[in-house]
Amino acid sequence: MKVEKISELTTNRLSVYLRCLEELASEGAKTVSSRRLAKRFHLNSAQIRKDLACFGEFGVRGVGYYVGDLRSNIQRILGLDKEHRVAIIGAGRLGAALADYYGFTQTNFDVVALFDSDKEKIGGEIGDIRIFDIADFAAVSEGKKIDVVVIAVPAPFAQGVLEIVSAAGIRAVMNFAPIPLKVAKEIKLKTVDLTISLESLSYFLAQPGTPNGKE
Amino acid sequence: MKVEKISELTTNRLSVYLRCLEELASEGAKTVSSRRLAKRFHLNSAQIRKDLACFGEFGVRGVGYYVGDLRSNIQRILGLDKEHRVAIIGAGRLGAALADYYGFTQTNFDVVALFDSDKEKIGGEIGDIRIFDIADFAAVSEGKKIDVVVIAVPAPFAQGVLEIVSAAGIRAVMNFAPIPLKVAKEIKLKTVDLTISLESLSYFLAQPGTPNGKE
DNA sequence: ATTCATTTGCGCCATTTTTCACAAAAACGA
DNA sequence: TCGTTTTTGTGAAAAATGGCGCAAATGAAT
Repeated sequence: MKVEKISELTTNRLSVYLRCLEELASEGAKTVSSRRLAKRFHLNSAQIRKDLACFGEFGVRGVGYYVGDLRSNIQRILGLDKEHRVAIIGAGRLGAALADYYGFTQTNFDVVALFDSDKEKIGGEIGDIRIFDIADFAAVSEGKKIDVVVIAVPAPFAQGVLEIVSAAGIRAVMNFAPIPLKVAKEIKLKTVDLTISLESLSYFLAQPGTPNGKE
Repeated sequence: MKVEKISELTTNRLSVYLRCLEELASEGAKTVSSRRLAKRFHLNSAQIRKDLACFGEFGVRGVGYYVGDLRSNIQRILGLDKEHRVAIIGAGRLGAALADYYGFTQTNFDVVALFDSDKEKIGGEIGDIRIFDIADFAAVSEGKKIDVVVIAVPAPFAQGVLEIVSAAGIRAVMNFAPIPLKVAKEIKLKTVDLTISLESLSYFLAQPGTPNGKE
């Protein structure tokens, strides 16, 4: 087991492994080998073993990994054994779509509040999630014990929102605004930039000779 | 100028450069150096020069890059000088949110059709975009000259949708279903997996000692 | 008990990506 | 014209990531 710093590529793959293990568990599988896991996606089995070895020796030689055991280990490593309380800033269509997005509702992420600056929206509800005034973020955040924030506001407002939430002590932020944000390094910012993804598709159409990158 | 194969990391950065150049152009800047561009994000200036050098010699030594010139070159490289016609499969909340997402409306991507399998929704409209029956995809796709498809359906249906659209000759697909899809290599598939991003935030909260990966 | 078939963990090498460092080119002032 | 400053383009070094191959551990079969 290595104690060096873990690459984000590794933790991203852990998420993928976890989903696969949940599927295997529901199929009733007791053990699984790295080779079989590797075939599910298009990965190398050594990669999987190396990723897992970063955190301990979970496997048994000659056998493979115990599905339930590995699953709960990865859950613990990823911090998914604890509930996360999510606030979404921006109660527009994107915010509304995210509020009942499968990924939030089916997992340990619980969307407990929406925020907006539009007086028309404040006080309303989407699904059964209340919309608060962004000006009250710090107080509501503390009361509702929010630990993850999703920014779903137009690009020009994103930096301001980020400053409000980081001032309130939030340390994990997912940003959908297609703009590079400046952030203190104690805060983990993950930007999902759909524009980049789209333009990458456009590049592929324009330059069909280029070999397909691995996803 | 190198003619080797271009990494996806490079093309992703081109998107970022392009946005920055558009901002600079609207500020009236005539030229920009790689060093100044690098400061805008947290990048190394050599990286920027090398990315650009993949496609030609756009800069002038001692001066930098001409903003307007570089901008139109990157647009052309990314295929953004031509309009793209997008179909969104899945007229749920996510599909609806994407239909009027800034990235689509403000750029050369035009959402021209939605598809669903729910008879209740088919025939309706979101914004002013018509919802068609997914069973008619091939015909509608040809008529409307669709070249990019966005999959916004629940995970269990995603593989089936992918097969329908690829059979209809679509070559660029963006997928929001959190599931690994199998696809022929002539097709460019870009999966945006929000679950992975969320879980990566959770990992950061659980393991605060880990240094912050660069976004 | 011994052999055989598996499969992990890991050292080591290959490939990819990033960064450094500097010669060559351009602009400008004296 | 010539030196000074700036900034590109790129070869080479460094860092990060991925993949190979094998010793060691395990379980099953004989």
